[in-house]
Amino acid sequence: MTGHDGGMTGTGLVEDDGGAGAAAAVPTPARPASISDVARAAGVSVPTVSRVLTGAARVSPERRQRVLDAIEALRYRPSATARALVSGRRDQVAVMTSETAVHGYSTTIKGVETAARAAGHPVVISVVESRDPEEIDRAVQVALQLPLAGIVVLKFDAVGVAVLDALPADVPVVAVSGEADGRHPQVVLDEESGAAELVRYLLDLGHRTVHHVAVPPSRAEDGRTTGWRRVLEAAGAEVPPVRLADSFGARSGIAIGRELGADPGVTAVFCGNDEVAMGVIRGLEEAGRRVPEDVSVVGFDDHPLAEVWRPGLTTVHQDFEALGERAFGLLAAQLAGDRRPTLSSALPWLVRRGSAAPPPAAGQSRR
Amino acid sequence: MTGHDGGMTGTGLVEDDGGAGAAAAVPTPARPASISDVARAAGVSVPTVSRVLTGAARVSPERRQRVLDAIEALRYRPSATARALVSGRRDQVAVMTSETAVHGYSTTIKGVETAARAAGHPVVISVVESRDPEEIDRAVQVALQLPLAGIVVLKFDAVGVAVLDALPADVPVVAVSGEADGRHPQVVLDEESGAAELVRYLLDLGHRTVHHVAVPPSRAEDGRTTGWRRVLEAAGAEVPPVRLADSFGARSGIAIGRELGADPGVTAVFCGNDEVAMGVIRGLEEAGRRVPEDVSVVGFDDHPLAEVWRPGLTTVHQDFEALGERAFGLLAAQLAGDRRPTLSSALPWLVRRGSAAPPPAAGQSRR
DNA sequence: ACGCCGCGTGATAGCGATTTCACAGACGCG
DNA sequence: CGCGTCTGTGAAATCGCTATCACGCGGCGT
Repeated sequence: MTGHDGGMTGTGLVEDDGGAGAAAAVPTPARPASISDVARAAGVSVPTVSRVLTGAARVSPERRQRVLDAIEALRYRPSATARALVSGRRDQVAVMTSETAVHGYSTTIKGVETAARAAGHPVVISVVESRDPEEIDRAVQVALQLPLAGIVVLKFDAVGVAVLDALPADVPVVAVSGEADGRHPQVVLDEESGAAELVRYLLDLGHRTVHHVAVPPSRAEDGRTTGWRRVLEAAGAEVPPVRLADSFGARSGIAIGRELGADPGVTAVFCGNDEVAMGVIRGLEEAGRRVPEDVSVVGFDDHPLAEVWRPGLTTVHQDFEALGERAFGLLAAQLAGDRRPTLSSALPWLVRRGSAAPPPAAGQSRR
Repeated sequence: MTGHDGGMTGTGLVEDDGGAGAAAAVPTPARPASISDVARAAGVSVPTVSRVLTGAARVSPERRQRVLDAIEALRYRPSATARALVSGRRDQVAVMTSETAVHGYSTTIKGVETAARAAGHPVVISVVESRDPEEIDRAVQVALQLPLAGIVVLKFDAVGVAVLDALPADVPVVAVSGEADGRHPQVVLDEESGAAELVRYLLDLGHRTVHHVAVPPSRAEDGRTTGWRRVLEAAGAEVPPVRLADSFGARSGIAIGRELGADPGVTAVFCGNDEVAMGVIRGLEEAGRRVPEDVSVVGFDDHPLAEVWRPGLTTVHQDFEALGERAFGLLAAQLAGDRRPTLSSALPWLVRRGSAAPPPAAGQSRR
């Protein structure tokens, strides 16, 4: 354990090792030191070591030092497992999600992780790929066996909703995004306001109406779509049918962009997220329309590449990282005893870049 | 006792299965059922329940069924904690990384998670933000307290290298990417070949040389840079100084793109990753150069947005998800007893899209 | 002086599983 | 019919740690 003892794996070369039985010598008798080893080495009782570890009670300075020295010497590391078992205090935070590599998801997870780490909580990530009840059940089962302090469920989509339903009531849970039912503490970004602001901006630019490409929602109609519809209705503008992208990826926007490009009546498109917006722009250009000269396209989220995109993508910034941090904050509050379901909402903000402009015939009659 | 007492005396002594009625009795102490509760309910001993659970030994069909029923009725779920403590078998897989939201990282993590989940291993994610020895030590300490089966370290950058050094020798570890020292089982993507292919492609297109914008490397010079240099030298082409982007993000490429755009001698740029390439393209266009007419730009990784970008980004596809899956595979092999450090390498492949073309004055004088 | 308090400490009891280990009873075989 | 094997089962030990108790001991109020 002391390292540098010319061990077996010394020089990198793979020793032929033909018969796997050659190196018979059991190389790891070294069970890591346990609390009793420390107690013995320090000449104190086991509970005393524990007291030094947890600070639960006072220990005389002299003994405490002996214990600390022994810990150091033995490279002792308390077992979170044993600790969790006896004290009933579990510290892991599980994030249940259907996606890990998509911007909004990964960034939110990052936020949860950052906040959790700062508070000393390891984060385990549980991916549930589909709404298949069996898969959800399996995932929940696995999660519940873990030494969990609580669970953060990403409810950006329908899978999250189903997971929330499958979770027992006695484990601390925080929902992230989605419809605000009062069933759990929840953090959201006010997508409806963000979308409204965006659509209003487009209308102010002179567009008669705004088309909408939605991403897979977590409920009948998500906040972005509602905000869009609300503003259009309030303005007395026509409300075109919603087009639904079949994923959060850019690819799904391309075909839609081509179709939209074929309709000369389309001058402004509001997409459910930036990736889809990029796909739509691509499709639009393939159809011969220029952005923003012929049609304005706006996204949602403010993806890191949105500002680099040409033209810069006008969008609404959603602070996913802060969202994740707030989610953990709510979990921590619950753990600290606050049992009331809380709703924490934050406002996204409009980011104007180059992809939106007045419609072609700028001074047209507004009817 | 389960003697099927036919009579069923009304609301007999239903222990607690379903007693949805006014069951005024014990208000069900929140503690979840433990194995002894199950044993009692099934009328067998604790070890017997354990045997049913683990399948470690045979149990008579009749008892086994009773146990199964009790488990069902009590909604019993074995505690992974207690299990890990006594058996010494830990099943969590930790992924130690410096980043979670960057394409290559998040996709690799996704691969690890997918494979681990399929094998029944929960994945905990440990982020180490810097090379600060203290932070690394803290992260390692935390990780080692977890009930870990093993650790996957993402060595895409220098932090990963430092983490690998700080890890004790007695925990199963797999390194992902980076320099192939023989110290741990390791999975890599052959970046050098990928880069070589890309640069050769550019040279074949007629470019006299290729400029290079590197991303933060994990060692003195990473495979992409080496491959680039190697091909240039072999072709007797000039080897321009390497420019180093200060992050993996597109933003860092913009300024570099502008500078590059100011130098009329630049006709081809190979970027360390796609995001930086996108930034460089943006910067180049701001400087008045067109891509690919004036200068060709290629990236690396095949980011999901690379194909949507305009022009489509010519790049090298790296299968990060498979990389992560292979990493878990190596870990599983170690867990199964294979102790030899293994190196698993895979080849990335060239993806030709629109961002690379022959240089402007194709048949220009060499002067 | 007496007794009570608070303090540091070590015994002792678990936490919720898995692992011996010992032991009946069924079985096989000379 | 006697004796050695299996088989299924439960009792007891164990994992590494924290919680609870009891105890010896100075200090202090009355």
